[in-house]
Amino acid sequence: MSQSQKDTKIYIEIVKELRLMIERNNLKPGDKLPSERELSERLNVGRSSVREALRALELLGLIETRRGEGTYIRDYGGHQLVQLLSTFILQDENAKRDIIETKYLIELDCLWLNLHKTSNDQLQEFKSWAETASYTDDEFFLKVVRLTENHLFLRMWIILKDYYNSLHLDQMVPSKEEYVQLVDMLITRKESLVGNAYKTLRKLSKI
Amino acid sequence: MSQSQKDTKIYIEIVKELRLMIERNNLKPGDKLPSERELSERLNVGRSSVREALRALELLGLIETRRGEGTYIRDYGGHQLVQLLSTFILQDENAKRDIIETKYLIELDCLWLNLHKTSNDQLQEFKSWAETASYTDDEFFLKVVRLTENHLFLRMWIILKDYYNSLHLDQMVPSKEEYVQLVDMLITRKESLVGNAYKTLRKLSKI
DNA sequence: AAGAAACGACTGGTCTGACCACCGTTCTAG
DNA sequence: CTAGAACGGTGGTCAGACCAGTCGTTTCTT
Repeated sequence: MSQSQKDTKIYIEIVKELRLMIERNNLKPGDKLPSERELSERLNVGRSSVREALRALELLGLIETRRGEGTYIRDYGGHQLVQLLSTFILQDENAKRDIIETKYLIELDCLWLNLHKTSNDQLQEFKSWAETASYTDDEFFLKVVRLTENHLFLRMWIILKDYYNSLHLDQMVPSKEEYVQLVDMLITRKESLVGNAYKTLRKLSKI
Repeated sequence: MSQSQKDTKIYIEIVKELRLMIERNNLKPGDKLPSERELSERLNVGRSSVREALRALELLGLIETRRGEGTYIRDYGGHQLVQLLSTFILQDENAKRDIIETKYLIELDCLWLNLHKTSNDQLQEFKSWAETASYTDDEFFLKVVRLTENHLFLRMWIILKDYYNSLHLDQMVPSKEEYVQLVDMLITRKESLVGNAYKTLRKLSKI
């Protein structure tokens, strides 16, 4: 264990250590982590400290633990975390407003990115999907965000989406025409048109 | 402890129990939770299980722990949570581009929010500060983000800023005139002008 | 009597070792 | 050859020990 400052809790150090380990060994979702006992030995800490770190990461949804098998890296998605955080935190009205506001702006950002960076072919393909497939709002915008090829936005949006859904707002479901229209506007490459199409779809006046 | 299903981990049950406890007793940030030993006794579980639950909540930023004193409910801020999630998620090659791109867009979002929501008085005050005070780029935009009064953006931006700075990009330092100009454009309430002022300040062509 | 030092009770931090339940592999008895 | 027992590894949980801080009380000193 790296010279853990006296003022830093061991389990935090272990979390950092795990992160490094994942980075160094280039571990990906699905890969297995060393066992608790081995970690405890390699890092010269008690197994209970290792557990505290692992349990914390587990609650965050970053790892997954299977009794009798081991601990595995997980593809981060949000899961319980959001559930938990929302029940803990979302009482605050301001938090609610922030989430809605932020989600919308992030979606607009992603549309903007697509408008500038996504190829015509991809947009065309997206359009035919939007016209023919059946999808939810989340599925539609997941595609939008994915198209940006910006992982950060993807992660942020997924988390926001989960939060957002946990708010149980009853909202108008946009029509398929509106989705298609939005994609059409992307294809025109006109910022203002995309912005307007999004506002229409979200039934927003200003935002 | 409620009849913990065999398939549910104790520490998860404890987390739920704590949530209930907080709800029932209407505990607010700053309030103290029972000691680990007392919880362990009241819930009929081992102290280590209690610790696993508490450590997880601590990593989430929901509680705060002070040695020798006790465990307290915290004013939720995200902190380590977002920090940690980012460090786990950002270990990507494209992360660099994503960070830059995302930071800029978030900053634009915040400018946009200010342009629509911030009062003239506040903007005017901001302007005189921008004209007279001495500040770094981070300090300037921190004010911008703060003005939005959107905590989510604040958290995201702070994290992004830290990562951004760790990239050690050598960048042109904008002149004070450019900052003032940006604020001026906010005061005009014209989207396009703000956008252009930002692009100028960041020396961007398209994005 | 007032201030300082010592003490004790309590709280979190960490480690150790023990036992259980569960999984997968290997070895064995039929 | 195969069903099943045995074994070794892994997480899940607990109990108890000890350290290291905090705080309030007691006691000692001046």
